[in-house]
Amino acid sequence: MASIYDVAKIAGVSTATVSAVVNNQDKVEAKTRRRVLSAIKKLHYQPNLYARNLARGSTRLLGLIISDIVNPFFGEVTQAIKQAAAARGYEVSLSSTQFSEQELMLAVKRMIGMRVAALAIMTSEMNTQVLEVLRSSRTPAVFEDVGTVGETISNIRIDYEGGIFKAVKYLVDLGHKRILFIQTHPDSVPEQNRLFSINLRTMAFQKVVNQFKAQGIKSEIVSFPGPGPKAGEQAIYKALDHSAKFTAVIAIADPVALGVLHGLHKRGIQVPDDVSVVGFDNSYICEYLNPPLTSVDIPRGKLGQMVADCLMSNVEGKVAGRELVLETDLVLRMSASRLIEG
Amino acid sequence: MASIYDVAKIAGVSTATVSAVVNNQDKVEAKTRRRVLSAIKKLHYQPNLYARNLARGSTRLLGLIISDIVNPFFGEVTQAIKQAAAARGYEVSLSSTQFSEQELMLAVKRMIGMRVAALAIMTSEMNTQVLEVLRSSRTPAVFEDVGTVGETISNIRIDYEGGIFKAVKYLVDLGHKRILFIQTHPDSVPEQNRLFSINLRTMAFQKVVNQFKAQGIKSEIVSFPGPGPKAGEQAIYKALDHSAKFTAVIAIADPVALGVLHGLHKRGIQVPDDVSVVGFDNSYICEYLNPPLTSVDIPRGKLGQMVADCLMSNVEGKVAGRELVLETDLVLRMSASRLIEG
DNA sequence: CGCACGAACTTAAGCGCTTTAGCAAACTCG
DNA sequence: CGAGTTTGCTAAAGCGCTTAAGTTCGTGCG
Repeated sequence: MASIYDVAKIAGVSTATVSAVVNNQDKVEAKTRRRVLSAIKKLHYQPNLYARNLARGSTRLLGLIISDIVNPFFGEVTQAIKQAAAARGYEVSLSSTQFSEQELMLAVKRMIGMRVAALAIMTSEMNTQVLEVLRSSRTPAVFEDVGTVGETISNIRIDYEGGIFKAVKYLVDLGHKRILFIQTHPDSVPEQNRLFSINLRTMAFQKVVNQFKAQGIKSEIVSFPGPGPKAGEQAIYKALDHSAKFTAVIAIADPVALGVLHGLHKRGIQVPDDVSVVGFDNSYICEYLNPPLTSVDIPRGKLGQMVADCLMSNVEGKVAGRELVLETDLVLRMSASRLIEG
Repeated sequence: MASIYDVAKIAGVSTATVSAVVNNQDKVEAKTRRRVLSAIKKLHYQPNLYARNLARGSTRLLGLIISDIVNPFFGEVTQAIKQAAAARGYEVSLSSTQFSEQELMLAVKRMIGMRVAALAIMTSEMNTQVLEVLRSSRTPAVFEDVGTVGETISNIRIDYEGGIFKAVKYLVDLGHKRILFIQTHPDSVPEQNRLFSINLRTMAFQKVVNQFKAQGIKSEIVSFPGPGPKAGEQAIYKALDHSAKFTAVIAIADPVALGVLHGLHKRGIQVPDDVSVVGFDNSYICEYLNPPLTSVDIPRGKLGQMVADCLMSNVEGKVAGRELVLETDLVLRMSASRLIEG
């Protein structure tokens, strides 16, 4: 593959001039520029990015690590971040861990190896080694929900509690007294790490229902291992078979709600007439389900913006690690309704 | 950030030795290795990947470009390719174009700049410039459905016709006589490029229904611009309002089918009693819809495997560009049923 | 004992860019 | 017209690795 030297030779100039042309610097005479460009075309020259980044010594690259590339929610967040980054002249490099801690560590090291300007980690899995590697590399980072902020580490806290409060209040106002929370977790996330992120929604639910205890609201949490819909379906069966009666369900994520809806339907239970269901994330499919799914919304656009803002300000050294809060909201659709006393 | 020199100095060895340790070569004495490793730990050394790749002169990197990161189907294909690549010691770098040709060109150039060993392009959009850049860079490439194979360019043809034939035959056997095909397209793909990939499904449908004309089967194609579900919903309204009566619908992709299902439901039309619906891609959500969606399956696992195989054999120079065919199948669920004469 | 040989390192060139300092020629202007 | 400035270019160092070739040293063997 042609190098900058080949181009320089053909064009009869120095490599510095070629470099100037390639990088759109204006100190090159039009005539010379033309010669260089035609040499580039002739040789099908494409600059070697490794050489370029090595020489530059810094990159305009943001790293983004997510858990699950199949989940559309992450896709939407990724897009939002990309956009916000592009607006500032940055690119983003994406990596997905598929919930594996090993993969996460590899991804983080790869990102550091690429000398990303900053790194966003939005995964369910997490551990202290990763945190340590990150801290010691002094790469500015932003997490979703990891809790500890540091000198170079920011955190975006999603206000699950707010969203869940709205959901529970809504259900209570509709007359529901027994609310089920359905939690699932990928098999690969070990117990002791659950406190990172994946359990936050569950904890928020517990906190919220405690506030409603005085009003006689009962709650239960059912858990099942596995990926989204499948686990949701199994979990609702488990609840149906073993739990006290309930009239409303909140699922930890939309794909889980999908499974719940499916399981209820299979058992001949009507939604929302017999049981109300509320999802989480407000994926774009919610609107198109039957019945359309009421869901707690996490504004991805704002999240992407926040992540990008956070990364950029960290890069520019404006702020040390800090914590931002992202509000959530409840989007009402058809999957929850007033309880008919029976 | 610490470089290999810093490590070498601290450990009291040369950079070559550090390099040997980092790359797990075995010609290093255990004692020396330990010294180096402790220096690495002390300095939190992470090798600079740009320097490494530049020095190596070749990468074990596959590029993958997709159109839509939000579509779970692409996510699944990505995973499959990643796995197949990992098994051969390759990593994959992902880029999404969001259906923009400009983005596609940038992505391709970026990939060439990264000197990927091979590049897979699975996008709806495509044009001759991109093809030209690719060919002249001599990067081995594999396309989904681009048609022209070249010296370094392979093609995986997905047998849409086979799948659609199965779908149409199935519907005909159920007694349907008027079949509607619903096509959508992202606004950003210009007309003259539609022959790449995005229109192949539609063309396959036309071909198939022609074979059934003798049996008195009628068909129509309705098109609407926009993203998945939204366009699907609008398209079905358009059909309902303006088209001849139909009893069965085939949608060009599952998200589109989602919109169709939704639109029909809103208009009070029962699926499958009044109208049968068949989707395309067999996304994992199909199973969980209400009713569960009968869909044409594209085996992602096999596709990922094929792509990886193809890339690898191109890299190894075993084969010049070639064309492989991926069979499709019909997965039966509940969204299509026997037509009740009325 | 002297020599060849392999093991364990080191030296240093080179990967393909960017960028700083420097330089010649062409301008400006009092 | 000459000193200073600007313009447009080149030379070459340096980014942080890998690796081929070279060096040193301990061993085995005739």
